[in-house]
Amino acid sequence: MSESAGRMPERQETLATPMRAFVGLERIASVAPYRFGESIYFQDQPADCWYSILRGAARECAVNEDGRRQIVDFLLPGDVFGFSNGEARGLAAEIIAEPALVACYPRHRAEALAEADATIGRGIRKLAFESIERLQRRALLLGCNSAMQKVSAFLLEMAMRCGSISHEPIALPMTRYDIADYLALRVETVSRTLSALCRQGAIALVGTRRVRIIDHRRLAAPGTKFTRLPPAQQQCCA
Amino acid sequence: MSESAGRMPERQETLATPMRAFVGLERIASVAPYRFGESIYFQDQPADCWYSILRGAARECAVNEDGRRQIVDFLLPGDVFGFSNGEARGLAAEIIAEPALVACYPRHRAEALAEADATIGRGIRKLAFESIERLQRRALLLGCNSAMQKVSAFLLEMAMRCGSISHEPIALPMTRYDIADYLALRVETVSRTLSALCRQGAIALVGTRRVRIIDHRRLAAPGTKFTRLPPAQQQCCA
DNA sequence: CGTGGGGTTGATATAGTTCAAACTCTGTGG
DNA sequence: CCACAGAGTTTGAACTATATCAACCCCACG
Repeated sequence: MSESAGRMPERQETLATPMRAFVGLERIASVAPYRFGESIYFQDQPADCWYSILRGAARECAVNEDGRRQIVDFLLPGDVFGFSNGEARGLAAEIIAEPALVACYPRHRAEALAEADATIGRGIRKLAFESIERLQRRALLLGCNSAMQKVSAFLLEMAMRCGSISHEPIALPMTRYDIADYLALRVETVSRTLSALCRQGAIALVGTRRVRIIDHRRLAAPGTKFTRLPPAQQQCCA
Repeated sequence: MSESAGRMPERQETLATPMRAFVGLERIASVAPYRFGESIYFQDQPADCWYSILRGAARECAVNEDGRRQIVDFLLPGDVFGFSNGEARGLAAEIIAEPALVACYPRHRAEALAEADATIGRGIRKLAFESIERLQRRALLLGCNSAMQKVSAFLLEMAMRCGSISHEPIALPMTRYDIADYLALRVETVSRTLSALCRQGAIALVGTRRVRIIDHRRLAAPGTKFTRLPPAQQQCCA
């Protein structure tokens, strides 16, 4: 890995605030450190626990028969995940940025608490609804038809979720491969599109894993085109 | 519309079982009939209620700045939806098959009930988790890279959700345009792909709005190719 | 009988995949 | 210390699946 092998850039280093990380369930949480590449749970494993990322980042993904990996969600500090009715999960969760700290909430105990304490119950519903909204946004993102729109929407989403201050560069804890699997594109396309955005002056790449968003408008604009070869009039990014 | 303008084919005519339709919340539900094309709620409207489809079908969709419509979810009898934390929804819900019957659960009263009655609280969590799983399956579906895979996965999902008996034709309550917007494809591509599946003998079209799945395996196979023009050796469907 | 929405099919253009190569950075081992 | 390997990233050239544009059919409905 070209940039600090899976180590989380500083902007992400903040621990999730206790409030976001499951009010009232602290007492049944078991917190564990994870290393880069470790799995929090596996595909087709029983869904006994809910989880939340306290530090680091993870991906929720599936590998289908033809070996292609699909990433359904990136999980950042504060995100709660692993909700399921079924006995087995269809997805695996893996750490992509260390040092990572993950809280685990045994499902039956959590459900019992939710039923005993109305506040906790409400909190859990709220978190589940957050998952739903994140997944809906993701569906909208995947529904974009051009690579340009997908990558732009992805950058804006990451900026929003990282709570970045307007012109601070946002940290991407994932590789280009991860982004490609998330957007249902090829690595090459992701790379080319980022380069194009850079040439157009919409973003600036700080190293490979940080992006400074320069022109929010242009990113949000639907008509943004690829423009494979602009006759080199705008200066490229550093 | 070529086939009975938005009228739901019979297989869908069953009312959602009371159990699936929100145990215990019947007393605060207001049930209303809807007609084809009517909106249950609008994009950017406050999210005061949860809903469930009792009869008919609906789509949850967004229209973005460039006028393109994206369908995030198809809603069939028994599906509960409209969950949100935010004040405003990002999505609209519209009836696509009549006669439709929709139950509406005022959010604050429903939340109060959930907090007062543990069983109801658990029921709501379960429904929210169902939403999550449906959206995750959808993300996986959209992550497919070929039109063939998308359409195949869509048909299998519809078959599953309609609870169809193996060789009974499944009813598609939506138009080709809806399917296209759901899969992030063009109508023409959806149509061509269905025709191709038909030529290959994987499915049979019964009219335009019913599909009999003949070869489950072939649909599920990842390697399925488009084969634009097989030299007309297999007989086409009726 | 004409109109319009939905559906299918064909021809062409193009965005994105695929294959290939080179570069950077990190870590490892002589 | 240098050589080397490997993962991640970028760029180029060719190919191909899908979008796009256009024509047509079918049926329901006024």
